[in-house]
Amino acid sequence: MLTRELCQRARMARDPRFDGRFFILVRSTGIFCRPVCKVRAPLEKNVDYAFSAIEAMNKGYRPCLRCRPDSSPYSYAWQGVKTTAQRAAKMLVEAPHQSIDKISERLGISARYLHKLMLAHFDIPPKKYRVFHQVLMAKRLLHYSNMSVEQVAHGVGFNSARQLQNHIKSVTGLTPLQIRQSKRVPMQTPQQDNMIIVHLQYQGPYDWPALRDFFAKRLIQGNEKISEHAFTKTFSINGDAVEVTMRYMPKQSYFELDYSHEYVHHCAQIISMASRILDISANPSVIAPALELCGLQSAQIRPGLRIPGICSRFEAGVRAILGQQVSVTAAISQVNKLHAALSPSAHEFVSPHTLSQSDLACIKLPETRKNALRSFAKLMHEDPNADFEKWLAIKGIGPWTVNYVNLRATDNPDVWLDTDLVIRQRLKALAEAGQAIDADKCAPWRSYLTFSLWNLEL
DNA sequence: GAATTCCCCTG
DNA sequence: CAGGTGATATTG
Repeated sequence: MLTRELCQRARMARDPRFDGRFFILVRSTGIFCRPVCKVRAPLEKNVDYAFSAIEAMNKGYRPCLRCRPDSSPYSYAWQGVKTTAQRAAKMLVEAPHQSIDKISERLGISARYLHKLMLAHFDIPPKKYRVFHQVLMAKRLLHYSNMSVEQVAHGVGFNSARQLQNHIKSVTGLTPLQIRQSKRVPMQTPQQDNMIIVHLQYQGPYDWPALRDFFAKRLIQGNEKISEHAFTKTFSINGDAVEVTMRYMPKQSYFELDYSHEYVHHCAQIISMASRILDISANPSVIAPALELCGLQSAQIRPGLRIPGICSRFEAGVRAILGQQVSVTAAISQVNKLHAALSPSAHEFVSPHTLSQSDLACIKLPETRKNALRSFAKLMHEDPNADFEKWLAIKGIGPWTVNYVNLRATDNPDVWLDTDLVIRQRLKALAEAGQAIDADKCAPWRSYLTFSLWNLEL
């Protein structure tokens, strides 16, 4: 229960835990704010409290332009400047071939401000931040891939092997070859058939059978292949169709990735996409205790549980929309029909543009949902990185769909699908059996709680 | 670092 | 409502 006193203290402290739970109505100005708003705190005698933005607006207040209490909790606007800096950092790492000017343009801010933001939040200018990551990635590739030094240099976004030499030497004091010689895991496989091989190490245990079966049940024929120890998928990266195989190597505790050498320049993207699909960076030794803390019994926790990822938000959105209100089997059969009819090459997943133009005669679906699918594809075509607020503006895309995509296609480990029907049933059944679950206690790992509950057999 | 924008207070 | 203050985000 949020009492007035609690609200007052929360807003004075700008406590982020209360963000979204109530709003501050400032009577003297007719403006309403979030508890975290950075503006000078109004006097208590001038404020009222409301518990939703709708309520506030209905009372005649207009949203503050600083904290944007009207925007949805998913949007960048809601999350403020900190996420701009985080997005910038992410883009600098993931698009190493793109100029820094271009990055600031994509963020909608000036190059100068980007520089300032990076200094403020990471204490390092963008250029330096990027080079640092390029060196780390290069080091990793030297250790864990069979790429030549030349390939590594171009792969991480340097224009020449010489550049790699300079930067790597200034950071580590070693030359690329010295780094390669000190590699911990010997690479038995030399480059053959022009395939690049990269090892992705994970921290065990790893429940590969669960992941494999999950993917097998939702396979897109042609785009994906599954075998006992491997998952193969064709990624769409900047117009290229890159077939990547991820092979489970339990003895060595890594996945072995392979893909054609002609896509060296995509290696950062490929590694990041595969890492997401495999949820490679999950740390079970931290997650399992968190799950126990919130009330799960150890028998209900699968050791090595991972979130089966989807490497593109577009694909995740398509799967989610076609999955609304139908069974998994029905949903995937629709996805497959769509893929068979509209895929450009049988391997590559449909492009947003093609989908937005299609009459969708290939699938049986209510007209309203077809419209939703097309509008969504149009949005992804025009603005691939559109934030979730824009998704929600589409008729037919609601909080469930967005949350589901957030769970499977972003690296947010804290997506709690408390509105999901199955989750509610599970919670109810557990409660009746005398087992209470306090989801907040396993933050920031609530994605794993969501999956654990889905997996529960009752 | 100045200028601008924004919000809140007081009279 | 006007005028004044303090603070933040952003630009050039």
